[in-house]
Amino acid sequence: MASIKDVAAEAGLSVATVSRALNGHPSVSPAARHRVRAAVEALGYRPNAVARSLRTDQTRTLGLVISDVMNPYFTELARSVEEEARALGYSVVIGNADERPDLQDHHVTTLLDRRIDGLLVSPTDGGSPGMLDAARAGTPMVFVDRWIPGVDVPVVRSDGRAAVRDLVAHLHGLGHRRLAIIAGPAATTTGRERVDAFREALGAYGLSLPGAYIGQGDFQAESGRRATERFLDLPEPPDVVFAADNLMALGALDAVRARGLRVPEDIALAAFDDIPWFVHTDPPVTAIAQPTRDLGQAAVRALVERIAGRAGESVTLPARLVVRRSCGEPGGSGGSPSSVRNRPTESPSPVQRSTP
Amino acid sequence: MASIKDVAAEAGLSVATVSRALNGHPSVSPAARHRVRAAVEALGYRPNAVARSLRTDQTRTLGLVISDVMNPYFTELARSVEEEARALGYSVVIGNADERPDLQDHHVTTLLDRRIDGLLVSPTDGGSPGMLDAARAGTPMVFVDRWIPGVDVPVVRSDGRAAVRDLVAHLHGLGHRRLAIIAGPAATTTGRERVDAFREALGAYGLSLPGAYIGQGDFQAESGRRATERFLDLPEPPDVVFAADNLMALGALDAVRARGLRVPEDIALAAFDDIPWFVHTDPPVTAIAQPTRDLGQAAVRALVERIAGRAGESVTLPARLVVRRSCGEPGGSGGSPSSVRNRPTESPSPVQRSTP
DNA sequence: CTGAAAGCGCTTACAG
DNA sequence: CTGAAAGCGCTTACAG
Repeated sequence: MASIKDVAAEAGLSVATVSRALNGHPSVSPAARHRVRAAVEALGYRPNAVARSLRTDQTRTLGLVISDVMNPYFTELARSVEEEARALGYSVVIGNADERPDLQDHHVTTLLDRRIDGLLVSPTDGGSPGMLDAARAGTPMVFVDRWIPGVDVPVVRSDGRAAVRDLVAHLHGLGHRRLAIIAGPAATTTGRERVDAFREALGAYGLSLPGAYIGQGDFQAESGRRATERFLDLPEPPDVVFAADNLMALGALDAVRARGLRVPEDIALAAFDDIPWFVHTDPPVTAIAQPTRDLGQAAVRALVERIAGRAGESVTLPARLVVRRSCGEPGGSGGSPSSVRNRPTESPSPVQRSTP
Repeated sequence: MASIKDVAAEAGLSVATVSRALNGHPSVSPAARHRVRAAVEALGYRPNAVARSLRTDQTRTLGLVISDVMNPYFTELARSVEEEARALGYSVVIGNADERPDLQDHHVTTLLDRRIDGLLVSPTDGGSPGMLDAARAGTPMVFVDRWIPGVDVPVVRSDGRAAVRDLVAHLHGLGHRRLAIIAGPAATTTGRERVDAFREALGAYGLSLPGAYIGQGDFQAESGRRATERFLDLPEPPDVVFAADNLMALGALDAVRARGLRVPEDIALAAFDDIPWFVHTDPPVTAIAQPTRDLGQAAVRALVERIAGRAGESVTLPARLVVRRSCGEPGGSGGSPSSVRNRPTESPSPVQRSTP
């Protein structure tokens, strides 16, 4: 591959001048600029970003470590992160933790070794060694979706409390009283918060959340299946299962179908994180939708602020309830397609911004 | 950040010896090795991969440019590619083309500038300039899923011909005679091949594929919706719509539902690329499943071979038909859940391997 | 077994 | 406006 030296030779200039011409430095004569352009063209020269990074101490690359690429929510998040980063002149390298702290640490370490300029993380756990080291090492960092309490890093996430209250109101209105949840790992913030929000919302209706109605999942489909089977084996199974993410909802659907039961007649289902397929499942699934693209965008902006040495703003955006048919319908079970409510329920909570 | 110089100073050794100790070079005394370890520990030193790459001229990084991350097929492919790459000591950087040739070229260029060791591509088009330059420039390269004819690069893909024949036999057996397809872009191999295979299979039953029954899609949901609307507006709408990928099938489902029609009673639906949600859609969707993980694995292996200067084997694996209820059931329309056939149809085609 | 030195491909004060 | 030179953090023949 041609190097800057070759270009300099071809253009009859020094590498310094070539470098300046390439980087749009003002003090280069039009003639030199022109010869450089010609030489670059002739040689098909492309600057070596590795060498440049070593010299300038910046890679123009952001790292994104997400919990699970196969989860459509994170896929969409990754897409919006890449989009915003590209708009700001950055590349992004994605590391998929697959909900495994060891894999997460592997990616964080690899990314740091490659000297990314900043790191976006949705932590799989409460703070693995590699994770905490990174935060302490002073690498610009932002948490997205999930975060680690006590670490001084901006957090960009969505608050599902109001939407969960709306959901419980909806369920209560349909006559459901025995409500169960499939939780995510207690080591994650979203794993805990969604249970807390659910319990709190139940409390407002004088309902409790017994231990038997809390299934322990790991945000992946298989755990949703297992938790649902356990619910169905209970002497008094729940009326509703609320899965704390879409993959566990998929597992729940598998389990219900395997027993030959029907949703919502035999058991109702709702999920956190909305995805396009929920419109077409049998039945369409009532879900809580996050403003995923906005989150990705805000996270990148906060990170780029940090990289520039500024504060970097924490952002909390509201989630909203999307009612479909998986919890039953106002007029009783079954119901006609015409009674489908597919418009998002307006959430009263305003956009919240705060700096920790 | 501590550099190798700091480690050398701390250990009272030269940077050369530190480097050798770090890289497991045999000619380093146990004492030196020990002091290096201690110094590394004390300083929290991590080698700078950027500097190492510049010196060794290898990044231990693979580039993967895929057509669309939001397509679950490609997400799964990306996941298996990363997994296999990691097992072989490589990182992978993913570029999402979003089915746009310009974005694809952007990512190819960026990746090449960062001096990745090899490139895996599922081309969005018939060969954009950047793409062809890369192939000519001698960067080790492998095509996966889609490929560009006439370019001397190994291809790892799956052959859906036999599965499409099985699908048409299934449809014909159910009494369907007016079969339509939503094709992918003609500029892609999979866009063309799936139409060809479909037409060929229809021919075996004396059926033709009229132009009006070929919808032009772009592998994304919106195009599936539009194509389906056009089919439904035809004086003689088709009995079946075969979507050439899962996202266009989602769009087709949207269009059918928007008209208040039902699958399969009013119109049947089948799709290329199977995904977990197809089990739970209303109705479950009959689909052609690719051995996605095997493809990702084979692609990485071929690429690593190329990087090592060896040939790198092209691989073609068979796809298989998975029959569900979206095309109707043997005993007539409607049908009971007990007649669901969800086992994969065995495909007669053996694993094929060839080197172009 | 160890170290001094060159060099990977760039950028950027410094001097002219 | 231009060029010679230093240096980013490594690795690796070369000499001892």
